[in-house]
Amino acid sequence: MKSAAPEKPASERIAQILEAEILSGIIEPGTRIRQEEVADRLGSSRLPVREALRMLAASGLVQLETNRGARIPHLDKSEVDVLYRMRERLEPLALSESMPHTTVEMFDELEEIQCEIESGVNVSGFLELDRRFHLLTYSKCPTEDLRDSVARLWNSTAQYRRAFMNVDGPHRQWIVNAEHRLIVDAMQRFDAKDGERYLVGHIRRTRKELAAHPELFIRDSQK
Amino acid sequence: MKSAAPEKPASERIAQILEAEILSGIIEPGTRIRQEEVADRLGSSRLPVREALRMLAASGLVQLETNRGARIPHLDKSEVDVLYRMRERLEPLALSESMPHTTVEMFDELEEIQCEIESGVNVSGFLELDRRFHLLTYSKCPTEDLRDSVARLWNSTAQYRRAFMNVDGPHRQWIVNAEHRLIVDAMQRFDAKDGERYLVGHIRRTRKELAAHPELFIRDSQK
DNA sequence: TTCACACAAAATGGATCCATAATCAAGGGT
DNA sequence: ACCCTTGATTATGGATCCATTTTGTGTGAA
Repeated sequence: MKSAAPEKPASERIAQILEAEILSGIIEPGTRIRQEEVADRLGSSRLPVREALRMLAASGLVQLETNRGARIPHLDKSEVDVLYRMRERLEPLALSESMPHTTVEMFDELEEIQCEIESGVNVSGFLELDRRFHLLTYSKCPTEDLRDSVARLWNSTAQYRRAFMNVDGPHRQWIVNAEHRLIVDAMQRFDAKDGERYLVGHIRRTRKELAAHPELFIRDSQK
Repeated sequence: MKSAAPEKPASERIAQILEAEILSGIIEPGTRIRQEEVADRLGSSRLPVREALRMLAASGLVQLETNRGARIPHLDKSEVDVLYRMRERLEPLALSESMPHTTVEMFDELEEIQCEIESGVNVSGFLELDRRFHLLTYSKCPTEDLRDSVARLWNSTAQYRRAFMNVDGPHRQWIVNAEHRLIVDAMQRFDAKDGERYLVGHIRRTRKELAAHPELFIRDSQK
């Protein structure tokens, strides 16, 4: 079988679609996801949907409760704060581990992404590019568990970055650009310490800016 | 329905059984787990087994490959090293976050566990008690994602702690005891910095001892 | 008017059956 | 003798159907 229809994965397709819909905000936080609804919307049985939901739960995108279905979790202020502190500790490690295996193609792509960011994009465009930028800097990390953990943290906090960008706008976009440039420069110099330093500052600043907007976490009374 | 047979969860039962079997070493690393075999061994259909395997994959205990089933992962030396570095960064945060919410009952239980460790136990007993000890020190951390991440790291590295204890034995058990005592003392003083310091030392020392035994990671040629 | 109980509708968890891809063995060709 | 190919076996992925739990509604009484 050389032509070999790769017989695309399977329920992963549904997981990817749902992931995109959640990250892009089409499915809003707090929404309950009904298996049957997703099933015939995407033209399949409920079973692959169940497996997809389990994958998404493993990715931190949905929360499963027995006999009560899947739901996009609502996090409060302190939980998001801790998730950001986790990022401050884990992502520098991912960057250091990835750094020795960088390639020129990777730097080209980073340059391309950063230029696109600086060319001016809307909120959704920035969020997508920013995610690609950072995950790309970690992509050469040989330990899959570390890459997965970082991705999980990005997934869990995605909706709050979006909410923040919507209220605060890109009025200090130059800071993000400077930090990104400094991180790339440290990587090109293979200076792990410097890279970790700039990266910690980048995440820590975002955490504090988020904490300054408690209205993002107000929600109408729920257990 | 007040009497209400709580109708215990469902496929979680299978997940718990498999988790215990993997952590205790009954199912050895590298083993392929066949759904059908587990299904009629535990008296159920294959479907709950599939969901259980997804849960275990999320916990870092098994690895899933499309159309190729589930398998207990074999990690190499450098991967375990990175997992330990992740522990060095995340667990101190979990300890700090848990510290403000400690209770006297918790300290009683920690004291009880530590005394049992010091009374002399075999390898399996120590591993079980050590796990309970540390996870208990993190148990009051309000952020579920952080607790889960830490648990995942413990799961992924469990088999290597076991292998190490089997070859090296408890010949320097007093160090572990001293570190445990220091950690508890820092918690009782609500000194997060001190707690993190001792905990980092504890994990870092273990990482280095593991790295000194590369024979634990030798395996007979496999992709 | 409000709370409580009961019943109905819907959604999830589980079991059985079918389709498809991967694995293993045997046979033929070089 | 060794490697490749081809077929049979096995195991996983998916679909349909049934049981149980949850939830929402409506009616009744305090």
